[in-house]
Amino acid sequence: MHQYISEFSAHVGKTITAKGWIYNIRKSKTNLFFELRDGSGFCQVVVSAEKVGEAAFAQAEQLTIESAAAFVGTLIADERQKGGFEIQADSFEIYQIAENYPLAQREKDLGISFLQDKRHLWLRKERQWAIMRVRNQIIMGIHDFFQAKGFVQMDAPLFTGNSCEGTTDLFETDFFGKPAYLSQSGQLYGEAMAMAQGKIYTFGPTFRSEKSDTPRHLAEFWMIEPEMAFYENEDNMELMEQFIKSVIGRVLERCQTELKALERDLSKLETVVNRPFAKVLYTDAVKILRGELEVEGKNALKIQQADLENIQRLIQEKTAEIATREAAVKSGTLKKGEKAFYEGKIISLQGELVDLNEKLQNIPKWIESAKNFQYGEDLGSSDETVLTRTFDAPVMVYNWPASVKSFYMKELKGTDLVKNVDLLAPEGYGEIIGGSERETDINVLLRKMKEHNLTEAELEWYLDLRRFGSVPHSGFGLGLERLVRWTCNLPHVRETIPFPRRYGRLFP
RNA sequence: GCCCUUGUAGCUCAGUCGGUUAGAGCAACGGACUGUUAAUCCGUAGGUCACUGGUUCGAGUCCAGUCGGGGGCGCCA
Repeated sequence: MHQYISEFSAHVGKTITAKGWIYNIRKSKTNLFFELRDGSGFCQVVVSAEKVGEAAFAQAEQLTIESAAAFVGTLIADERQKGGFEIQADSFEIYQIAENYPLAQREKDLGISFLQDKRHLWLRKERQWAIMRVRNQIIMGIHDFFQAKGFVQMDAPLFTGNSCEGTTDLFETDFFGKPAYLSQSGQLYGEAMAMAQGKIYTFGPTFRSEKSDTPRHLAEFWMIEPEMAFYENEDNMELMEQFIKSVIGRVLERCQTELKALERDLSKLETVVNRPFAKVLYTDAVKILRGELEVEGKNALKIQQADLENIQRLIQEKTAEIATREAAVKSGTLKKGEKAFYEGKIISLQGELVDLNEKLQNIPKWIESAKNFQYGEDLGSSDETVLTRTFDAPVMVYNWPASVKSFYMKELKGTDLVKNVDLLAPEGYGEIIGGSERETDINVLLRKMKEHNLTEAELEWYLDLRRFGSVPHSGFGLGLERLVRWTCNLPHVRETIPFPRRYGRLFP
Protein backbone atom coordinates (compact mmCIF):
# COMPACT_ATOMS: atom_id res chain seq x y z
CA MET A 1 0.00 0.00 0.00
CA HIS A 2 1.30 3.45 -0.83
CA GLN A 3 0.49 6.87 0.57
CA TYR A 4 -0.93 9.87 -1.29
CA ILE A 5 0.76 13.26 -0.95
CA SER A 6 -2.56 14.80 0.13
CA GLU A 7 -2.46 12.52 3.21
CA PHE A 8 1.19 13.03 4.10
CA SER A 9 0.51 15.13 7.20
CA ALA A 10 -0.58 11.94 8.98
CA HIS A 11 2.71 10.14 8.24
CA VAL A 12 5.47 12.62 9.12
CA GLY A 13 8.57 10.86 10.49
CA LYS A 14 7.50 7.47 9.20
CA THR A 15 8.76 5.40 6.31
CA ILE A 16 6.30 5.67 3.45
CA THR A 17 5.88 4.74 -0.20
CA ALA A 18 4.91 7.38 -2.76
CA LYS A 19 4.02 6.59 -6.36
CA GLY A 20 3.96 9.21 -9.04
CA TRP A 21 5.56 11.07 -11.90
CA ILE A 22 8.72 13.24 -11.98
CA TYR A 23 7.57 16.84 -12.43
CA ASN A 24 10.98 18.52 -12.30
CA ILE A 25 14.59 17.58 -11.57
CA ARG A 26 17.52 19.39 -9.95
CA LYS A 27 20.77 17.53 -9.46
CA SER A 28 24.26 17.73 -8.01
CA LYS A 29 27.02 15.11 -7.98
CA THR A 30 25.68 13.14 -5.04
CA ASN A 31 22.06 14.24 -4.72
CA LEU A 32 19.04 14.13 -6.98
CA PHE A 33 16.10 16.39 -6.16
CA PHE A 34 12.86 15.31 -7.78
CA GLU A 35 9.61 17.22 -7.69
CA LEU A 36 7.11 14.38 -7.56
CA ARG A 37 3.43 14.67 -8.45
CA ASP A 38 0.99 11.88 -7.70
CA GLY A 39 -2.31 13.48 -8.71
CA SER A 40 -3.16 14.37 -5.13
CA GLY A 41 -0.35 16.91 -4.78
CA PHE A 42 3.33 17.76 -5.14
CA CYS A 43 6.36 17.03 -2.93
CA GLN A 44 10.14 16.79 -3.12
CA VAL A 45 11.99 13.48 -3.19
CA VAL A 46 15.71 13.40 -2.44
CA VAL A 47 17.81 10.50 -3.67
CA SER A 48 21.35 10.65 -2.26
CA ALA A 49 24.20 8.41 -3.38
CA GLU A 50 25.20 7.94 0.26
CA LYS A 51 21.79 6.50 1.19
CA VAL A 52 20.89 4.36 -1.82
CA GLY A 53 24.38 3.31 -2.95
CA GLU A 54 26.36 4.04 -6.11
CA ALA A 55 24.57 1.52 -8.36
CA ALA A 56 21.06 2.62 -7.41
CA PHE A 57 22.06 6.27 -7.67
CA ALA A 58 23.23 5.69 -11.25
CA GLN A 59 19.81 4.14 -11.92
CA ALA A 60 18.00 7.12 -10.43
CA GLU A 61 20.04 9.45 -12.63
CA GLN A 62 18.30 7.86 -15.62
CA LEU A 63 14.92 9.24 -14.49
CA THR A 64 13.66 11.95 -16.84
CA ILE A 65 10.79 14.43 -16.53
CA GLU A 66 7.41 12.58 -16.50
CA SER A 67 9.09 9.23 -15.78
CA ALA A 68 7.02 7.18 -13.34
CA ALA A 69 8.41 5.62 -10.16
CA ALA A 70 7.67 4.51 -6.62
CA PHE A 71 9.86 5.86 -3.81
CA VAL A 72 10.26 4.36 -0.34
CA GLY A 73 11.74 6.63 2.29
CA THR A 74 11.42 8.75 5.40
CA LEU A 75 8.83 11.51 5.21
CA ILE A 76 9.76 14.86 6.73
CA ALA A 77 7.84 18.11 6.88
CA ASP A 78 9.70 20.93 5.15
CA GLU A 79 8.11 24.35 4.70
CA ARG A 80 10.45 25.21 1.84
CA GLN A 81 9.15 22.47 -0.45
CA LYS A 82 6.18 22.72 -2.76
CA GLY A 83 3.47 20.86 -0.87
CA GLY A 84 5.43 21.20 2.40
CA PHE A 85 6.94 17.70 2.47
CA GLU A 86 10.10 15.88 1.47
CA ILE A 87 10.82 12.17 1.11
CA GLN A 88 14.38 11.05 1.82
CA ALA A 89 14.49 7.95 -0.33
CA ASP A 90 15.92 4.63 0.84
CA SER A 91 14.94 2.80 -2.32
CA PHE A 92 12.83 3.19 -5.42
CA GLU A 93 11.26 1.24 -8.25
CA ILE A 94 11.03 2.60 -11.78
CA TYR A 95 7.83 2.01 -13.77
CA GLN A 96 8.89 3.75 -16.94
CA ILE A 97 11.58 6.14 -18.18
CA ALA A 98 9.83 8.86 -20.18
CA GLU A 99 11.13 10.02 -23.56
CA ASN A 100 12.14 13.62 -24.13
CA TYR A 101 9.06 15.39 -22.78
CA PRO A 102 7.72 18.22 -24.97
CA LEU A 103 6.19 20.14 -22.04
CA ALA A 104 9.23 20.02 -19.75
CA GLN A 105 9.42 23.80 -19.48
CA ARG A 106 7.42 25.99 -17.15
CA GLU A 107 3.86 26.56 -18.32
CA LYS A 108 4.53 30.29 -18.61
CA ASP A 109 7.19 29.59 -21.25
CA LEU A 110 4.88 27.55 -23.48
CA GLY A 111 2.58 29.10 -26.09
CA ILE A 112 -1.18 28.66 -26.04
CA SER A 113 -1.33 27.12 -29.50
CA PHE A 114 1.16 24.41 -28.58
CA LEU A 115 -0.49 23.78 -25.23
CA GLN A 116 -3.88 23.32 -26.88
CA ASP A 117 -2.47 20.77 -29.30
CA LYS A 118 -0.96 18.94 -26.32
CA ARG A 119 -4.02 19.24 -24.07
CA HIS A 120 -3.73 15.57 -23.03
CA LEU A 121 -0.33 16.38 -21.50
CA TRP A 122 -1.07 20.00 -20.55
CA LEU A 123 -3.55 18.60 -17.99
CA ARG A 124 -0.55 17.36 -15.96
CA LYS A 125 0.79 20.88 -15.37
CA GLU A 126 0.28 22.27 -11.91
CA ARG A 127 -2.04 25.11 -12.97
CA GLN A 128 -4.28 22.81 -14.98
CA TRP A 129 -4.25 20.28 -12.17
CA ALA A 130 -5.44 23.02 -9.81
CA ILE A 131 -8.18 24.21 -12.19
CA MET A 132 -9.61 20.70 -12.60
CA ARG A 133 -9.72 20.27 -8.83
CA VAL A 134 -11.53 23.60 -8.39
CA ARG A 135 -13.95 22.52 -11.13
CA ASN A 136 -14.53 19.30 -9.22
CA GLN A 137 -15.32 21.17 -5.99
CA ILE A 138 -17.63 23.55 -7.84
CA ILE A 139 -19.54 20.60 -9.33
CA MET A 140 -19.88 18.87 -5.97
CA GLY A 141 -20.77 22.20 -4.33
CA ILE A 142 -23.59 22.68 -6.82
CA HIS A 143 -25.04 19.26 -6.11
CA ASP A 144 -24.68 19.72 -2.35
CA PHE A 145 -26.41 23.11 -2.42
CA PHE A 146 -29.47 21.90 -4.30
CA GLN A 147 -29.69 18.53 -2.61
CA ALA A 148 -29.61 20.17 0.84
CA LYS A 149 -32.55 22.31 -0.25
CA GLY A 150 -34.65 19.36 -1.41
CA PHE A 151 -34.16 19.82 -5.16
CA VAL A 152 -34.41 16.72 -7.34
CA GLN A 153 -31.72 16.30 -9.97
CA MET A 154 -33.11 15.46 -13.42
CA ASP A 155 -31.57 14.66 -16.79
CA ALA A 156 -33.10 16.50 -19.71
CA PRO A 157 -32.88 14.93 -23.17
CA LEU A 158 -29.89 15.75 -25.38
CA PHE A 159 -31.74 15.03 -28.64
CA THR A 160 -34.57 17.47 -29.17
CA GLY A 161 -37.05 17.93 -31.96
CA ASN A 162 -37.53 21.62 -31.38
CA SER A 163 -35.10 24.48 -31.15
CA CYS A 164 -36.35 25.67 -27.74
CA GLU A 165 -35.77 29.41 -27.63
CA GLY A 166 -35.59 29.57 -31.40
CA THR A 167 -32.66 31.95 -31.51
CA THR A 168 -29.35 30.13 -31.41
CA ASP A 169 -27.73 27.89 -34.00
CA LEU A 170 -28.02 24.21 -33.20
CA PHE A 171 -26.08 21.12 -34.19
CA GLU A 172 -28.29 19.07 -36.45
CA THR A 173 -28.11 15.28 -36.32
CA ASP A 174 -29.98 12.42 -37.88
CA PHE A 175 -32.43 10.73 -35.54
CA PHE A 176 -33.58 7.59 -37.37
CA GLY A 177 -34.14 9.51 -40.55
CA LYS A 178 -35.64 12.61 -38.94
CA PRO A 179 -33.81 15.85 -38.16
CA ALA A 180 -32.99 16.24 -34.50
CA TYR A 181 -30.94 18.85 -32.65
CA LEU A 182 -28.45 18.60 -29.83
CA SER A 183 -29.95 20.34 -26.83
CA GLN A 184 -29.09 23.97 -26.23
CA SER A 185 -31.02 24.03 -22.94
CA GLY A 186 -32.97 21.65 -20.74
CA GLN A 187 -35.18 24.39 -19.40
CA LEU A 188 -38.52 23.59 -21.00
CA TYR A 189 -38.19 19.97 -19.86
CA GLY A 190 -37.13 21.27 -16.45
CA GLU A 191 -40.38 23.22 -16.22
CA ALA A 192 -42.35 20.03 -16.89
CA MET A 193 -40.41 18.19 -14.18
CA ALA A 194 -40.81 21.07 -11.69
CA MET A 195 -44.59 20.67 -12.01
CA ALA A 196 -44.06 17.03 -10.96
CA GLN A 197 -41.34 17.43 -8.30
CA GLY A 198 -41.65 21.04 -7.11
CA LYS A 199 -37.96 21.94 -7.25
CA ILE A 200 -35.55 20.37 -9.74
CA TYR A 201 -32.21 21.05 -11.37
CA THR A 202 -30.57 19.75 -14.50
CA PHE A 203 -26.82 19.25 -14.75
CA GLY A 204 -25.69 18.29 -18.19
CA PRO A 205 -23.95 19.08 -21.45
CA THR A 206 -25.30 21.72 -23.79
CA PHE A 207 -24.46 22.36 -27.43
CA ARG A 208 -24.37 25.57 -29.44
CA SER A 209 -23.12 25.70 -33.00
CA GLU A 210 -22.63 29.46 -33.07
CA LYS A 211 -19.31 30.44 -34.58
CA SER A 212 -18.28 32.32 -31.47
CA ASP A 213 -14.53 32.31 -31.06
CA THR A 214 -14.23 34.25 -27.79
CA PRO A 215 -12.86 33.65 -24.27
CA ARG A 216 -16.42 33.01 -23.04
CA HIS A 217 -17.73 30.48 -25.56
CA LEU A 218 -17.57 26.74 -26.02
CA ALA A 219 -19.51 24.67 -28.54
CA GLU A 220 -20.03 22.02 -25.85
CA PHE A 221 -20.39 23.18 -22.26
CA TRP A 222 -22.06 22.14 -19.02
CA MET A 223 -25.09 23.96 -17.76
CA ILE A 224 -26.96 23.81 -14.49
CA GLU A 225 -30.62 24.77 -14.68
CA PRO A 226 -32.76 24.82 -11.53
CA GLU A 227 -36.50 25.29 -11.92
CA MET A 228 -38.82 26.01 -8.99
CA ALA A 229 -42.63 25.93 -8.77
CA PHE A 230 -44.20 28.77 -6.78
CA TYR A 231 -41.09 30.96 -7.10
CA GLU A 232 -41.41 34.51 -8.38
CA ASN A 233 -38.44 36.33 -9.85
CA GLU A 234 -37.57 37.92 -6.47
CA ASP A 235 -37.29 34.42 -4.95
CA ASN A 236 -35.25 33.36 -7.97
CA MET A 237 -32.76 36.18 -7.38
CA GLU A 238 -32.49 35.37 -3.70
CA LEU A 239 -31.75 31.71 -4.48
CA MET A 240 -29.18 32.69 -7.10
CA GLU A 241 -27.25 34.79 -4.63
CA GLN A 242 -27.26 32.10 -1.93
CA PHE A 243 -26.21 29.57 -4.54
CA ILE A 244 -23.15 31.47 -5.80
CA LYS A 245 -22.09 32.38 -2.24
CA SER A 246 -22.35 28.74 -1.19
CA VAL A 247 -20.31 27.38 -4.10
CA ILE A 248 -17.58 30.03 -3.92
CA GLY A 249 -17.47 29.59 -0.14
CA ARG A 250 -16.86 25.89 -0.56
CA VAL A 251 -13.99 26.50 -2.98
CA LEU A 252 -12.43 28.93 -0.49
CA GLU A 253 -12.71 26.30 2.23
CA ARG A 254 -11.44 23.31 0.30
CA CYS A 255 -9.13 24.60 -2.43
CA GLN A 256 -6.54 26.77 -0.65
CA THR A 257 -3.63 24.89 -2.28
CA GLU A 258 -5.20 25.09 -5.73
CA LEU A 259 -6.07 28.78 -5.46
CA LYS A 260 -2.52 29.49 -4.32
CA ALA A 261 -1.12 27.60 -7.33
CA LEU A 262 -3.39 29.76 -9.51
CA GLU A 263 -2.19 32.93 -7.72
CA ARG A 264 -5.85 33.83 -7.16
CA ASP A 265 -6.53 37.01 -5.18
CA LEU A 266 -8.56 35.50 -2.33
CA SER A 267 -9.93 38.83 -1.15
CA LYS A 268 -11.92 39.07 -4.39
CA LEU A 269 -13.63 35.76 -3.65
CA GLU A 270 -14.15 36.62 0.00
CA THR A 271 -15.98 39.76 -1.11
CA VAL A 272 -18.37 37.58 -3.10
CA VAL A 273 -19.15 35.46 -0.06
CA ASN A 274 -19.41 38.32 2.44
CA ARG A 275 -21.16 41.16 0.64
CA PRO A 276 -24.70 41.41 -0.68
CA PHE A 277 -24.93 41.27 -4.47
CA ALA A 278 -25.99 44.48 -6.18
CA LYS A 279 -29.51 44.43 -7.63
CA VAL A 280 -29.90 46.88 -10.47
CA LEU A 281 -32.94 47.53 -12.66
CA TYR A 282 -32.18 47.37 -16.36
CA THR A 283 -33.34 50.98 -16.69
CA ASP A 284 -30.76 52.02 -14.06
CA ALA A 285 -28.05 49.92 -15.70
CA VAL A 286 -28.59 51.96 -18.86
CA LYS A 287 -28.08 55.20 -16.90
CA ILE A 288 -24.96 53.87 -15.14
CA LEU A 289 -23.45 52.86 -18.49
CA ARG A 290 -24.12 56.27 -20.00
CA GLY A 291 -22.47 57.91 -17.00
CA GLU A 292 -25.75 59.50 -15.92
CA LEU A 293 -26.06 57.58 -12.65
CA GLU A 294 -23.27 57.05 -10.14
CA VAL A 295 -22.85 54.08 -7.83
CA GLU A 296 -21.61 55.07 -4.37
CA GLY A 297 -19.86 58.03 -5.96
CA LYS A 298 -18.32 55.94 -8.73
CA ASN A 299 -18.89 56.82 -12.36
CA ALA A 300 -18.60 53.96 -14.85
CA LEU A 301 -17.11 56.08 -17.62
CA LYS A 302 -14.60 57.79 -15.31
CA ILE A 303 -13.38 54.40 -14.09
CA GLN A 304 -12.64 53.39 -17.68
CA GLN A 305 -10.93 56.72 -18.31
CA ALA A 306 -8.75 56.17 -15.25
CA ASP A 307 -7.93 52.64 -16.46
CA LEU A 308 -6.88 54.07 -19.78
CA GLU A 309 -4.54 56.59 -18.16
CA ASN A 310 -3.11 53.88 -15.94
CA ILE A 311 -2.39 51.71 -18.97
CA GLN A 312 -0.68 54.57 -20.77
CA ARG A 313 1.53 55.10 -17.73
CA LEU A 314 2.35 51.37 -17.53
CA ILE A 315 3.26 51.30 -21.20
CA GLN A 316 5.71 54.16 -20.64
CA GLU A 317 7.23 52.43 -17.63
CA LYS A 318 7.61 49.06 -19.34
CA THR A 319 9.05 50.65 -22.48
CA ALA A 320 11.59 52.50 -20.35
CA GLU A 321 12.51 49.34 -18.46
CA ILE A 322 13.04 47.42 -21.71
CA ALA A 323 15.32 50.20 -22.98
CA THR A 324 17.34 50.17 -19.74
CA ARG A 325 17.73 46.40 -19.77
CA GLU A 326 18.63 46.33 -23.47
CA ALA A 327 21.30 48.95 -22.88
CA ALA A 328 22.70 46.86 -20.00
CA VAL A 329 22.79 43.74 -22.19
CA LYS A 330 24.57 45.62 -24.98
CA SER A 331 27.10 47.18 -22.61
CA GLY A 332 28.73 43.75 -22.21
CA THR A 333 29.40 44.23 -18.49
CA LEU A 334 26.81 41.66 -17.29
CA LYS A 335 27.75 38.18 -16.12
CA LYS A 336 26.36 35.38 -18.25
CA GLY A 337 23.57 34.38 -15.86
CA GLU A 338 22.62 38.00 -15.33
CA LYS A 339 22.50 38.60 -19.08
CA ALA A 340 20.22 35.59 -19.59
CA PHE A 341 17.95 36.87 -16.82
CA TYR A 342 17.78 40.32 -18.44
CA GLU A 343 17.04 38.85 -21.84
CA GLY A 344 14.24 36.70 -20.40
CA LYS A 345 12.85 39.74 -18.62
CA ILE A 346 12.87 41.75 -21.84
CA ILE A 347 10.87 39.07 -23.62
CA SER A 348 8.27 38.87 -20.85
CA LEU A 349 8.03 42.68 -20.72
CA GLN A 350 7.44 42.74 -24.47
CA GLY A 351 4.64 40.21 -23.96
CA GLU A 352 3.09 42.49 -21.33
CA LEU A 353 3.35 45.42 -23.70
CA VAL A 354 1.40 43.51 -26.36
CA ASP A 355 -1.42 42.95 -23.83
CA LEU A 356 -1.37 46.56 -22.66
CA ASN A 357 -1.49 47.90 -26.21
CA GLU A 358 -4.43 45.61 -26.89
CA LYS A 359 -6.28 47.20 -23.96
CA LEU A 360 -5.19 50.66 -25.04
CA GLN A 361 -6.97 50.08 -28.34
CA ASN A 362 -10.06 48.46 -26.82
CA ILE A 363 -10.96 50.71 -23.90
CA PRO A 364 -11.81 53.80 -25.99
CA LYS A 365 -14.19 51.60 -28.02
CA TRP A 366 -15.73 50.29 -24.81
CA ILE A 367 -16.24 53.85 -23.53
CA GLU A 368 -17.90 54.85 -26.81
CA SER A 369 -20.18 51.80 -26.68
CA ALA A 370 -21.22 52.50 -23.08
CA LYS A 371 -21.73 56.22 -23.66
CA ASN A 372 -23.99 55.60 -26.65
CA PHE A 373 -25.94 52.75 -25.11
CA GLN A 374 -29.62 52.97 -26.04
CA TYR A 375 -32.53 51.84 -23.90
CA GLY A 376 -33.93 48.61 -25.36
CA GLU A 377 -30.59 47.11 -26.41
CA ASP A 378 -29.03 43.98 -25.02
CA LEU A 379 -25.84 44.53 -23.00
CA GLY A 380 -22.77 43.82 -25.09
CA SER A 381 -19.83 42.05 -23.48
CA SER A 382 -17.82 45.24 -23.12
CA ASP A 383 -20.88 46.94 -21.59
CA GLU A 384 -21.02 44.18 -18.99
CA THR A 385 -17.39 44.82 -18.13
CA VAL A 386 -17.89 48.57 -17.85
CA LEU A 387 -21.00 48.11 -15.70
CA THR A 388 -19.54 45.52 -13.30
CA ARG A 389 -16.36 47.53 -12.75
CA THR A 390 -18.45 50.03 -10.76
CA PHE A 391 -19.31 47.28 -8.22
CA ASP A 392 -17.11 44.98 -6.13
CA ALA A 393 -19.63 42.18 -5.75
CA PRO A 394 -21.55 40.41 -8.54
CA VAL A 395 -24.39 42.42 -10.08
CA MET A 396 -27.91 41.24 -10.86
CA VAL A 397 -29.51 43.23 -13.65
CA TYR A 398 -33.26 42.61 -13.69
CA ASN A 399 -36.48 43.46 -15.57
CA TRP A 400 -35.22 43.75 -19.16
CA PRO A 401 -37.08 44.86 -22.28
CA ALA A 402 -39.11 41.93 -23.59
CA SER A 403 -37.88 42.55 -27.13
CA VAL A 404 -34.34 41.28 -26.45
CA LYS A 405 -35.38 38.27 -24.38
CA SER A 406 -36.92 34.83 -24.90
CA PHE A 407 -40.59 34.09 -25.47
CA TYR A 408 -41.20 32.23 -22.20
CA MET A 409 -40.35 35.08 -19.82
CA LYS A 410 -43.13 36.55 -17.66
CA GLU A 411 -44.35 39.94 -18.78
CA LEU A 412 -44.37 42.73 -16.21
CA LYS A 413 -47.91 44.12 -16.33
CA GLY A 414 -48.28 47.56 -17.84
CA THR A 415 -44.71 47.71 -19.21
CA ASP A 416 -42.67 46.41 -22.14
CA LEU A 417 -40.45 44.58 -19.65
CA VAL A 418 -40.12 40.97 -18.53
CA LYS A 419 -39.38 39.59 -15.06
CA ASN A 420 -35.91 38.21 -15.65
CA VAL A 421 -32.38 38.60 -14.32
CA ASP A 422 -28.82 38.25 -15.54
CA LEU A 423 -26.08 37.73 -12.98
CA LEU A 424 -22.84 39.44 -13.99
CA ALA A 425 -19.59 38.38 -12.36
CA PRO A 426 -17.08 41.06 -11.30
CA GLU A 427 -13.53 41.56 -12.63
CA GLY A 428 -14.82 41.79 -16.19
CA TYR A 429 -16.06 38.20 -16.44
CA GLY A 430 -19.61 39.18 -17.35
CA GLU A 431 -22.74 37.05 -17.56
CA ILE A 432 -22.56 33.70 -15.84
CA ILE A 433 -26.29 33.23 -15.12
CA GLY A 434 -29.44 34.09 -17.00
CA GLY A 435 -32.83 33.46 -15.40
CA SER A 436 -36.44 34.51 -15.28
CA GLU A 437 -39.92 33.98 -14.00
CA ARG A 438 -41.86 32.03 -16.65
CA GLU A 439 -45.02 33.14 -18.39
CA THR A 440 -48.03 31.32 -16.94
CA ASP A 441 -50.79 32.61 -19.22
CA ILE A 442 -51.27 30.34 -22.23
CA ASN A 443 -52.69 33.14 -24.39
CA VAL A 444 -49.67 35.36 -23.79
CA LEU A 445 -47.40 32.41 -24.58
CA LEU A 446 -49.22 31.67 -27.84
CA ARG A 447 -48.92 35.31 -28.91
CA LYS A 448 -45.20 35.46 -28.12
CA MET A 449 -44.47 32.15 -29.83
CA LYS A 450 -45.96 33.66 -32.95
CA GLU A 451 -43.83 36.79 -32.55
CA HIS A 452 -40.71 34.59 -32.20
CA ASN A 453 -41.70 32.44 -35.21
CA LEU A 454 -41.95 29.25 -33.15
CA THR A 455 -44.10 26.36 -34.34
CA GLU A 456 -47.00 25.63 -32.03
CA ALA A 457 -47.08 21.94 -32.89
CA GLU A 458 -43.54 21.30 -31.63
CA LEU A 459 -44.28 23.00 -28.32
CA GLU A 460 -47.80 21.62 -27.83
CA TRP A 461 -46.57 19.53 -24.90
CA TYR A 462 -45.09 22.66 -23.28
CA LEU A 463 -48.44 24.46 -23.56
CA ASP A 464 -50.04 21.59 -21.61
CA LEU A 465 -48.07 22.81 -18.58
CA ARG A 466 -50.24 25.98 -18.72
CA ARG A 467 -53.47 24.06 -19.23
CA PHE A 468 -53.15 21.90 -16.15
CA GLY A 469 -52.32 23.63 -12.89
CA SER A 470 -50.36 26.58 -14.24
CA VAL A 471 -48.56 28.29 -11.33
CA PRO A 472 -45.90 31.00 -10.98
CA HIS A 473 -42.49 29.42 -11.44
CA SER A 474 -38.95 30.54 -12.07
CA GLY A 475 -35.51 29.21 -12.86
CA PHE A 476 -32.09 30.06 -14.18
CA GLY A 477 -29.18 28.65 -16.16
CA LEU A 478 -25.58 28.72 -14.95
CA GLY A 479 -22.67 28.18 -17.30
CA LEU A 480 -20.30 25.91 -15.39
CA GLU A 481 -17.18 26.81 -17.38
CA ARG A 482 -17.84 30.52 -16.96
CA LEU A 483 -18.12 30.05 -13.20
CA VAL A 484 -14.88 28.04 -13.12
CA ARG A 485 -13.14 30.69 -15.24
CA TRP A 486 -14.17 33.49 -12.90
CA THR A 487 -13.40 31.54 -9.71
CA CYS A 488 -9.91 30.67 -10.95
CA ASN A 489 -9.35 34.05 -12.64
CA LEU A 490 -8.53 32.54 -16.04
CA PRO A 491 -8.08 34.30 -19.36
CA HIS A 492 -10.22 31.79 -21.30
CA VAL A 493 -12.84 29.06 -20.81
CA ARG A 494 -10.68 26.68 -22.86
CA GLU A 495 -8.77 25.95 -19.62
CA THR A 496 -11.86 25.16 -17.55
CA ILE A 497 -12.86 21.81 -19.10
CA PRO A 498 -10.56 18.83 -19.69
CA PHE A 499 -11.05 18.66 -23.46
CA PRO A 500 -12.67 21.83 -24.76
CA ARG A 501 -14.85 21.70 -27.86
CA ARG A 502 -15.06 25.09 -29.48
CA TYR A 503 -15.28 26.76 -32.86
CA GLY A 504 -12.39 25.50 -34.97
CA ARG A 505 -11.10 22.94 -32.45
CA LEU A 506 -12.10 19.30 -32.19
CA PHE A 507 -8.77 17.68 -31.20
CA PRO A 508 -7.43 16.31 -28.98
C1' G B 1 -20.07 37.03 -39.96
C1' C B 2 -16.87 41.71 -39.29
C1' C B 3 -12.16 44.13 -37.68
C1' C B 4 -6.96 43.88 -35.90
C1' U B 5 -2.65 40.85 -35.48
C1' U B 6 0.76 36.75 -36.16
C1' G B 7 3.55 32.23 -38.47
C1' U B 8 11.90 31.51 -37.94
C1' A B 9 15.18 25.00 -33.94
C1' G B 10 11.10 20.37 -29.71
C1' C B 11 9.41 25.26 -26.96
C1' U B 12 9.63 30.89 -26.22
C1' C B 13 11.51 34.52 -29.22
C1' A B 14 15.55 38.00 -31.81
C1' G B 15 16.88 38.65 -36.94
C1' U B 16 18.32 46.46 -38.41
C1' C B 17 17.74 49.40 -45.27
C1' G B 18 16.48 43.13 -49.32
C1' G B 19 23.12 41.36 -49.26
C1' U B 20 28.29 36.46 -47.48
C1' U B 21 27.74 30.61 -43.51
C1' A B 22 20.02 32.30 -39.92
C1' G B 23 21.05 33.63 -33.74
C1' A B 24 19.82 33.52 -28.17
C1' G B 25 17.42 31.38 -23.90
C1' C B 26 14.86 27.03 -22.29
C1' A B 27 14.24 21.69 -23.09
C1' A B 28 17.36 17.36 -24.86
C1' C B 29 22.26 14.96 -24.86
C1' G B 30 27.69 14.69 -22.69
C1' G B 31 30.63 16.54 -18.63
C1' A B 32 31.76 19.50 -13.77
C1' C B 33 29.72 20.51 -8.88
C1' U B 34 28.13 17.85 -1.33
C1' G B 35 21.03 20.28 -0.23
C1' U B 36 18.84 21.99 -5.04
C1' U B 37 14.05 25.42 -5.33
C1' A B 38 13.63 28.95 -12.75
C1' A B 39 20.07 25.58 -9.37
C1' U B 40 24.87 27.06 -11.43
C1' C B 41 29.16 26.31 -14.84
C1' C B 42 31.56 24.05 -19.50
C1' G B 43 30.43 21.54 -24.01
C1' U B 44 27.36 18.84 -28.12
C1' A B 45 23.47 18.33 -31.29
C1' G B 46 19.21 20.52 -33.30
C1' G B 47 16.53 24.73 -39.38
C1' U B 48 12.32 22.84 -46.27
C1' C B 49 12.39 30.54 -42.10
C1' A B 50 3.85 27.65 -42.72
C1' C B 51 2.70 26.61 -48.06
C1' U B 52 2.23 28.25 -53.34
C1' G B 53 3.37 31.83 -56.76
C1' G B 54 5.53 36.71 -57.97
C1' U B 55 9.18 41.10 -57.91
C1' U B 56 14.71 41.18 -57.81
C1' C B 57 21.48 40.03 -59.75
C1' G B 58 19.98 38.39 -54.74
C1' A B 59 14.03 37.14 -50.38
C1' G B 60 13.50 34.79 -43.47
C1' U B 61 12.91 40.11 -44.90
C1' C B 62 8.92 43.11 -50.27
C1' C B 63 3.95 41.75 -52.97
C1' A B 64 -0.40 38.34 -53.89
C1' G B 65 -3.05 34.03 -52.64
C1' U B 66 -3.89 29.67 -49.47
C1' C B 67 -3.69 27.36 -44.68
C1' G B 68 -2.89 27.75 -39.37
C1' G B 69 -2.56 30.62 -34.49
C1' G B 70 -3.94 34.81 -31.18
C1' G B 71 -6.99 39.13 -29.80
C1' G B 72 -11.52 42.43 -30.15
C1' C B 73 -16.82 42.75 -31.64
C1' G B 74 -21.60 40.32 -32.73
C1' C B 75 -24.53 36.00 -30.77
C1' C B 76 -24.95 33.77 -25.76
C1' A B 77 -24.28 30.52 -20.41
